[in-house]
Amino acid sequence: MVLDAVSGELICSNCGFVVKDRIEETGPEWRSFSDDQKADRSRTGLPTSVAQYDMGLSTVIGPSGKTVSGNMRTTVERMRTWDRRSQAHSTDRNMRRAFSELRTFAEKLSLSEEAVERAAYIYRKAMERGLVRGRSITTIIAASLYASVRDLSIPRSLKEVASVSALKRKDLARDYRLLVRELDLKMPIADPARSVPKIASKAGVSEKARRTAFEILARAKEAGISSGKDPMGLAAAAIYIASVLEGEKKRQKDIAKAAEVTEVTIRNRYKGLKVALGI
DNA sequence: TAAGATAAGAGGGACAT
DNA sequence: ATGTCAGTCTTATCTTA
Repeated sequence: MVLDAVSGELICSNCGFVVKDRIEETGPEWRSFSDDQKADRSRTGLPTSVAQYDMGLSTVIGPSGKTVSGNMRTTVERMRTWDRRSQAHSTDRNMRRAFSELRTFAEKLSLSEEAVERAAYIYRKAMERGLVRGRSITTIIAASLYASVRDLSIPRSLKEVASVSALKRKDLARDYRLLVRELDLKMPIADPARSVPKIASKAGVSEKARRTAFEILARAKEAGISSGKDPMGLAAAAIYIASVLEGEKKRQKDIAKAAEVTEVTIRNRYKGLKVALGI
């Protein structure tokens, strides 16, 4: 039994059985922040509200006019100082806000510190390349997070990331591709087998059937019908077939729901697998 | 009721113009 | 850059066992 700190799943090291999916909290060792970040966090507090964020940035306070005098003067002076500072540190502010969002999203997806750090790294790169300019922080940070999980082969779908970040799948996908293209990210191809434990445990499929599903996917790979297909759909179909083969038939509907694909997709993959593997 | 079939529409990659 | 093409996935609806 091993805790996969990366994907946030408690997994049997032998069979891949997911004992508990989406573990919320297991102690400080894999969900603790470094001292630096702790400091950052406590200083930042709750996620910066949109209303608060732009104060002092969107409006530049000009040189003091003649109309300002008396004790108003010191106030204006102070405001101007703040103004300058916040501009000088606008990158910091941007980062802080971005990372604050990142934490929120990662938390909702039960992602490990490693995934968060990878995402933060990618986001920094994106900033350096000026990819954030003209786009929202949210969309780039979410895309960075998705890129991070893809890079680490953690089974989280575009759909899931889009949902926790309140983005449309389409927009997230576009910015993810932007990152991959502009930053020359080398992503491992998504392996359907990675998604099997997750789907299987959600759908309540036995260990035996999971292993069968793994075999089906391995053979599908051999047969070369895996490329270009949605890995989730492929994994879902394999699990469906496995459940039938093992005599514990689940409904396509339930597996579709667990994998977040449609029944039709399962049927299409299922059809292909059937002919390719002679089942 | 579950599963198969069919059709229309969206979004993106490959490739040509 | 822009357009076309083939392939995938989604939603919706109808049919079949």
